[in-house]
Amino acid sequence: MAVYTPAEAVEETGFSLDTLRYYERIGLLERIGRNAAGQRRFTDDDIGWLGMIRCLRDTGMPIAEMLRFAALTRQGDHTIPERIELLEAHDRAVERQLDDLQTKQGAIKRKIGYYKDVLAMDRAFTC
Amino acid sequence: MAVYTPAEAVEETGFSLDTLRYYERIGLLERIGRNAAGQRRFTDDDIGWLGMIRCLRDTGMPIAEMLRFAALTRQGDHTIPERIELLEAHDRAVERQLDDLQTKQGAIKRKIGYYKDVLAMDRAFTC
DNA sequence: CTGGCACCTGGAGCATGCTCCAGGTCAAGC
DNA sequence: GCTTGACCTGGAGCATGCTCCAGGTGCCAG
Repeated sequence: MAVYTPAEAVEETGFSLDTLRYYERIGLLERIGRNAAGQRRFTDDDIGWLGMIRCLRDTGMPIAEMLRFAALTRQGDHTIPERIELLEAHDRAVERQLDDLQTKQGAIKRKIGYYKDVLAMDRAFTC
Repeated sequence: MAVYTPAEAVEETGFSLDTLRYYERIGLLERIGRNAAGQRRFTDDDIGWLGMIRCLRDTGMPIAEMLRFAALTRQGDHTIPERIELLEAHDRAVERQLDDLQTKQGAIKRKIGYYKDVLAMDRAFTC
């Protein structure tokens, strides 16, 4: 099992060191192990958990809900049904997000098309 | 051409009245017309522009960039090429957002699948 | 031995995007 | 005439999610 220095964890996860410390402070990460000098040493498990956090964060889950997920995870396997529920609810939210984004992207593309038409008209009249 | 009271504009656009006033304050909306009593009266054009704003906002465009778009729009038709550029750049950003969201949704679905497998294993051993 | 660098902690500060409030105006219904 | 309700303004406050800072420790290269 590999261990990662703070700099390596930053590299692996894409979170800034300040963000990692912040996540630990608020309890989104369990207290990270330390070496003799008190410096953090991240494990593969930590890095894996941070991967999950990144997924949830980047799909728009608020920190408060990630904290709930973290709490469930710490409470052991009997919370797996609740975790499934939480993730399925989030998955549905992501689905709505995708639909909404696509609809609105369509509108933006139409607007671009409209502007291009205006330009084409312009050329038709001035040439 | 219809006019809309503040309450009707809220209804039409889905923005709160405070948000509409805020958008006007920062110049995202041009100064909205007033009646004799100084109350706002929104036009169809205002409502249309707010629809555009909602599209851009909900697809993640920061206010600073919407302000740039608003400024271009106010400067007249000769800025249409720039507006196309801005919207096309944004469209590409939305595309990346969609891709990223889909990838991460996949990871979440796999995690849900994993949890369900754990539950199934559990049942297999305890029954 | 001495920098210099990566790291530590607790706490303050900040960027974004609203949201709320106090104090006031106007018009309409009872 | 009086209340009620929608609206006004300028300005303060807030929720989220980091980000930065001061002051200090420990380790390694030269």
